[in-house]
Amino acid sequence: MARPREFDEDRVLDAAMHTFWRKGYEGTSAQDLVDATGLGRGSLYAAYANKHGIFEQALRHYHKRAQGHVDQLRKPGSTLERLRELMLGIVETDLSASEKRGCLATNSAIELASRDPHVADLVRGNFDILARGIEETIRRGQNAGEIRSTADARALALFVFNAVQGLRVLTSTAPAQDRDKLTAIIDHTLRALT
Amino acid sequence: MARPREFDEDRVLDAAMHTFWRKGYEGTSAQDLVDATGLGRGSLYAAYANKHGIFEQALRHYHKRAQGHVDQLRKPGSTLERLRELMLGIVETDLSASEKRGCLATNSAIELASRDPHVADLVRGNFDILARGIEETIRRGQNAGEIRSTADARALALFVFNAVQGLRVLTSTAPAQDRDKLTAIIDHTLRALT
DNA sequence: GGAATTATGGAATGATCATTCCTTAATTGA
DNA sequence: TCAATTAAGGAATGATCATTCCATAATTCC
Repeated sequence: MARPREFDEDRVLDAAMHTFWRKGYEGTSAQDLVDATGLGRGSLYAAYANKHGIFEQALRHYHKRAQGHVDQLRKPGSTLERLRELMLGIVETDLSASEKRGCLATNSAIELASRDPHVADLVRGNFDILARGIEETIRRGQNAGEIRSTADARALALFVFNAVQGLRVLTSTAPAQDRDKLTAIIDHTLRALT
Repeated sequence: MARPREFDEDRVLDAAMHTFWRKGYEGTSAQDLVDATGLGRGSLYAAYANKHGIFEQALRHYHKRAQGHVDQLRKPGSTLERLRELMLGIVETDLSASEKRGCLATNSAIELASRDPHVADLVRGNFDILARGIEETIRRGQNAGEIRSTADARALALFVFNAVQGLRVLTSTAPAQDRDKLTAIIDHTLRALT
């Protein structure tokens, strides 16, 4: 046992995550990661083996964000209102951001998952966090009589989650003035739950 | 006026399109394009200025595919059945393909549109082709009494189109055995139209 | 047929890529 | 305090990147 690690792993992964998020996997160079994390090349490679390794850890780090959305869904009150907040928040964040980054998991699904089974697993793991949170909320809504019980909660949750992923694609090309069209999509999605 | 172009532009763009489709924009090198098209570097750059120019033309070339989906929607019979066919076809193609490429427009939206307004315009153009086709189909369904007329056809079309984009994201990570879950999403989407 | 023009394709270029190596510094156990 | 070990970070490496250049061949107009 010798020298302990000097850098704060959480901060390094956060910096790497934001870089991949902004520029994509292929669009991020080792130099970008050195600049963003402040670590030297050698340290980065000693800690994570290679670029792919850094990306994997950054994507795992991103999982914490999905949990944030789930926490928001768990707040008390109308479940339909919670789901609406979730979707509106995503649209609003993506549309108003000066730099549209969308969702790192969605981006990774499109850019890498089809060619990289390991990344596909990680992305699925991320998707599951939110999908389960939505399912839990829908179940709560069914018990409260807000959401119809004539359909399986899990199936309805996937339906809503699918709409969320669609919104992530649409917001990446939509100009800010399309906000109304996107909220109309949200309304139609929620209406299908009642 | 001197020597006319020797290569068949349609064939060159088709080859370039498939390359970008399979490997993404950043993942495609000039060498890849030379190999795929059979043209020399000089010819490629003389004809399209640079990699970005080749990509733009390849993406325009891709528009013809969207038109194919619209033609399929126009076939006679139940409009709900036509929409169902469209969505099932997308899921089936993506799930069974040995190499999941999804949709070039969707992929470009995620990889490039956020940083490249010109690509964003092109992608929006592609999206519009299918979205309008869906709208036309929904209008037809409303006239036939198959689809509820209590909602705007354009809004319903965007709702369906959004679900289609969601499916493209989900299929990129879903294993083939998830087919049932995806068809359930399709059913819930179509149910919302009645 | 001869000048002018342009497509062609491969060689050349310089930048940037991911990754490795090596020297230096810091920490630990003895 | 002295090996032993390992983090650190920048220099070095060789491959690959997008792009340009150039010599050659093909075509057209006069």
